[in-house]
Amino acid sequence: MELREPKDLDRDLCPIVSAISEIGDKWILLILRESFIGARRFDEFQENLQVSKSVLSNKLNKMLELELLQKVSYKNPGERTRHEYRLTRKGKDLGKVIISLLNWGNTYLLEEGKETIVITDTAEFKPVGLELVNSKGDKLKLRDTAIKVGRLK
Amino acid sequence: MELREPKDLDRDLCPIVSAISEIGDKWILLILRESFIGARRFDEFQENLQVSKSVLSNKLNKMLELELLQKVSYKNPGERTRHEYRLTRKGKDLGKVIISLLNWGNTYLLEEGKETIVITDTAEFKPVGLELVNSKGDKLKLRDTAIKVGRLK
DNA sequence: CTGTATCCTCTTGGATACTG
DNA sequence: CAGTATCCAAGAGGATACAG
Repeated sequence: MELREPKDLDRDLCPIVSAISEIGDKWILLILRESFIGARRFDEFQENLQVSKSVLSNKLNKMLELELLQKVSYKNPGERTRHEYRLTRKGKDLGKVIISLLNWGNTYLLEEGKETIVITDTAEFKPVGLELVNSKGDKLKLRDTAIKVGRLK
Repeated sequence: MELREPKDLDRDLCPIVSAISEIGDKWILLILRESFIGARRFDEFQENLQVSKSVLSNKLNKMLELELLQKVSYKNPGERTRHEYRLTRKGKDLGKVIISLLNWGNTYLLEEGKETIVITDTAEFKPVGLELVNSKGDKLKLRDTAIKVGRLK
């Protein structure tokens, strides 16, 4: 892989821009949060997010298009067939984005002594963090990183 | 620290919401990206982002208020005094958010064979990743995590 | 319950002109 | 160069009504 300095990067083609244009939207981020917490039905999202139905409808459809969510049909005995919105692999892989946002919010935006959401491990239920690792899996600090431009694979 | 299930979380007070309301904005995220790449002056941001001056002015002021950026005066010999926008600690700590967005974008949104931004280590200049770690520093998988509600410290 | 369509308002962003 | 002020157009979001 060949790398160079980002002086003359074509910024419109940067994947951060693409990522932001897909999920850099308040409602989409909030729907993702609800999905990670476990919401799956239209009215669950609406109830939890206090959003109008038209906006919710638009955003859910957009997220289906982007393949962040998929619509899955299911049927409970005695009920009619329903469908629910589940995270796709692409959507689940936003977990680290959500966690990084959450951890930053807990550090800088949380009022002292207030309750908050925490992501924990399932062994001891203590908060988990995110660490930078190099290609060998060793941890490193942000200051030991560089921004480059290149072609992956 | 006492933790419970997130069933009855007051979602308006969730730090993900606070985080999103501070930085869940296309322009703010893009200004952050430029700052991480190294931009500091008004016209650098404007040139690189192709944004109107009025919007840029508004967003920069908002970011000063939020203390994501700080305005620093400096003077080169023979020039008049200038000032530049630098990331604060709070702003720099968004590094992991930006990197998680970038890595996700490189995985799911990048066209094959196309150039992109990559964050590398400074030793071998190979791409870095983000790993979940528990309180002891051991790595773990997303599926070995849980979402809880509680009071930190 | 799970949506879509319509209307109406408020906000966002671009263009332009102006200032130190 | 480094912004601010003003005006205008387009889009986002809420409320409401309607449909399968």
